[in-house]
Amino acid sequence: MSILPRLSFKNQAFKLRENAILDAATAVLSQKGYDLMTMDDVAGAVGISKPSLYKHFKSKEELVGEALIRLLDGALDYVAAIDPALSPVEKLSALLEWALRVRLDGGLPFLPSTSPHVRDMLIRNVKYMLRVMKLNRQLEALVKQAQQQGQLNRDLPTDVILFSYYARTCDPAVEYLQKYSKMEADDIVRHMLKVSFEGFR
Amino acid sequence: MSILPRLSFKNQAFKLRENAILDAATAVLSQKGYDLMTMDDVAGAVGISKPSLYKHFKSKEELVGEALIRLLDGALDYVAAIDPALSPVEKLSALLEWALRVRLDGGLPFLPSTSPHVRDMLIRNVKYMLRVMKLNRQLEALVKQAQQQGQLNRDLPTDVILFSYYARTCDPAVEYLQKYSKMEADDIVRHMLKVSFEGFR
DNA sequence: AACAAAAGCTACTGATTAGTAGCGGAAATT
DNA sequence: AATTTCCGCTACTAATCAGTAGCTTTTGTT
Repeated sequence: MSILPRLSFKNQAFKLRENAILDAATAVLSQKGYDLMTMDDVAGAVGISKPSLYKHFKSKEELVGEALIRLLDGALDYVAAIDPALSPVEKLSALLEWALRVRLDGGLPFLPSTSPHVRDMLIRNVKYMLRVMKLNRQLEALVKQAQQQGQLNRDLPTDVILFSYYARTCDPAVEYLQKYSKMEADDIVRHMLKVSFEGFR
Repeated sequence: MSILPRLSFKNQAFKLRENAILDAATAVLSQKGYDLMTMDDVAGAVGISKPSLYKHFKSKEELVGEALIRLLDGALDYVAAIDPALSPVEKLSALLEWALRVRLDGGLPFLPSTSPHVRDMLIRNVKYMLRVMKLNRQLEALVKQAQQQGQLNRDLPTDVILFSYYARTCDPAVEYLQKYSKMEADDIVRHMLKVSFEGFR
């Protein structure tokens, strides 16, 4: 009874800083990408030194893995909290909107398909893959339901829709609209959703 | 009259090898990305040594720049050769199909929006930017024409369509369909075009 | 107040890789 | 055949960065 509070207090501070590190890593990652992100960058952004960083995460790969796991957990939480009364398409639309807003808010794209190095690293990460598979299962089910109901194109293979859906969460058009067209976040989201579901026509 | 043939012969061989280097760089780039591509990789793929590489290109940045310039020239040539009788949308569709096929064939995505480092490097590359701007001008005109004719959605800002169009040329869904769904190139292209223009519905 | 523990930092190591110096050998010239 | 030129290569340098050793300071205990 006398030791527990101390430990939990320390642990609390520890967890707090861990979150700050993940926030910083997320910010640096989204700005510079994996290869150009240095551990000094992250440490600097948090205001601690590199060895302190390694007290929390034993490697760069682990740090990035945890940041992406946190992101996926956010997505899974979001999906779990969606109004079950919504139709499959509405659910898919809501999640895509969430993902786009996370990105516009300085977060990360879902699918770091960019570098093969990163992809390989993540495939080896069981904790990450578990979540990817869970999310994928749920989204695949939604797409299939929507296709059965005729709300999504039945002529397209489910995979095509599903992979394209993932791709929209990391669509570079978002950055280009933000950077070159100086468009408001809300407008970007609205237009990206429209283009995703309805196409260019 | 006695010196010219010798020089031109040498130059010919030089140009030939230059192309082989660009081919190798393109292959390595599309496989590993900019940051993980080493000059030794490229030299090894061509079958020459690194210093020989530097006889042709004075830096990694220049090499990659030239590879991407060659790609853009291919796109510009393709656009110039499109049947002028086609409608704007048909032209856009044809170019997107060409770009997707280039990628499926081991080529590069158009828009290396991946790494901010690469993007910055290219923005500083006048020769590259000239081509980007030329291509952009032509494609913007096509999109606007198509919108005026009601063949593309008039409610969407031209930028949204244009940037989304660029994004489709480097859509990661292509690799995922190839890798995980083991889909034929022709089918991938067909479906990607469908999704791009018509959306998921 | 003296001491113990641990948290954080500076300053390092080792590995990687862009870019280069300078040598050795082939080809062209005399 | 002797000589020069130039091409390509091996072997290096310098810089960057992940990861660590070990010291210093701070915090908590007796």
